[in-house]
Amino acid sequence: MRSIAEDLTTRARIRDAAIGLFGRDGFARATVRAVASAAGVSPGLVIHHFGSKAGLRDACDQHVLWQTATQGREKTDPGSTRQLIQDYLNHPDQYADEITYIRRALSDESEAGDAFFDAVVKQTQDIILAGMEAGTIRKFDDVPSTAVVIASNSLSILMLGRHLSRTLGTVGPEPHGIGPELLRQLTLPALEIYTHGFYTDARFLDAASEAINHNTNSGREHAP
Amino acid sequence: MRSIAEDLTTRARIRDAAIGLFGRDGFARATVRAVASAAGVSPGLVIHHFGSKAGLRDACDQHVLWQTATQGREKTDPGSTRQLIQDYLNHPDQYADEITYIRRALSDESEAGDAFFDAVVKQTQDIILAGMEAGTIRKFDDVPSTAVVIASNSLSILMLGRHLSRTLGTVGPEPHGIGPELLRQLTLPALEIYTHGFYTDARFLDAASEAINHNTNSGREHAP
DNA sequence: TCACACATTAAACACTTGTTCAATCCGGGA
DNA sequence: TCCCGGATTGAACAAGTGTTTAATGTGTGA
Repeated sequence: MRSIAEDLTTRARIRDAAIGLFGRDGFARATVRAVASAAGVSPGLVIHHFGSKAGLRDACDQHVLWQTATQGREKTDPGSTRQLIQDYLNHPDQYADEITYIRRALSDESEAGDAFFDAVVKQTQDIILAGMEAGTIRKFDDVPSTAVVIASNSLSILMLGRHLSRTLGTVGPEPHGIGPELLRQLTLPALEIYTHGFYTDARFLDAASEAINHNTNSGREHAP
Repeated sequence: MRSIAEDLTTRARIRDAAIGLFGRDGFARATVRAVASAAGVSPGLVIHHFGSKAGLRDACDQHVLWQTATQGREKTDPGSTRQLIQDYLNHPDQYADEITYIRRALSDESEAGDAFFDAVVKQTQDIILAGMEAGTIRKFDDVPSTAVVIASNSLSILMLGRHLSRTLGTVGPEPHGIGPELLRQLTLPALEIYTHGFYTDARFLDAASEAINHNTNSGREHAP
């Protein structure tokens, strides 16, 4: 957890302002002048400290993505990704900029975003393997693909958070963004599916399994 | 299904070129000159036909998003969204531009993207209600939230497709992008979870249910 | 006190952007 | 045939972009 940070070095102030603007407006729309203005400095100083706008982006990637990606990997205890996301989403005011920045990095083509996604998938796979051994998670044939599915489902809350809070119409203090209210509303339905399943029987699964493993490549009975 | 389209009107050629460039590079990065060059016309003609770059974007939204969103709503038969996505993802060469455009519209703040997401959620909700009545889908207390969760999970394949194909390393003819190979690899794990669940028992569900319905707002036992 | 290195700025530069405008091209009615 | 309206273009414009540069402040060690 980072400190409230008032006496930051100028370089750090510029970086934090850039994280906020890059996440909110995207790398192309956010201008160097806007970053400088948000940090209370001149545009030239931004270039002086980071070499170029791309260098500034690299510094932001380093600060937000690589740090969290590797910090997650240090904790060998499975479930650290879960707690990382929990930490993020339970303190929306503190981490809002980081959340939106990660979303942008996962959307745009970004090497750091790729590393972050890979880290999340790896953590998920470790969780699944440990859970399968402990007996809390069902045994899956294709663990890597299952981990990708689970990670993708988890990250979808982050990617589509704006739409989720919009359609569900959370009545919390913050109308937009991903917050605790939204999570509380989605946790039970998600766990319901993860616990008892979505379908009542294996009809769709058997049909898809037979369609895929045997003949044509047109998997017509795909899940919604 | 659209025709192969060689004898298109110039306006349509510009629009299609813009759909491709807006989807691939984003609205801000894609320039009017690049669109004009891709369509084989001059930059001035783009403005002449669409008034402005924003007008061009509106025309693209109209063509890709509103059309599919409303076209989905016309078919009362539940499952049309599924078939729409299936149609899209089974003809990647034909619909690749539309797919990336929809992804961009869902990421960026776009009124048309909002409408598309709402349409998908509504379709999903109709599917769930029909399935609950037919007995093929389990009965859920909070159907709207469940529909949002299912729709979000489905769209995550679209949002994170680049990462999915990258980490799973599909060996198909197209190394990148969302294609039939990727879908085939993800269908069975997803249906496995949707059929038999992810956890072995209701431990996490009960814990989360008690934590949310009773006391503190810190849902510590959240799914991954 | 004095340099010296660094932080910082205002102004300018080169370039790209979206858009405008006058000038052409061209096909189809009178 | 002539003419006219729309399609189309090349050149230009004004604004905004990232970056450079010379100058100025500013604190620190000798």
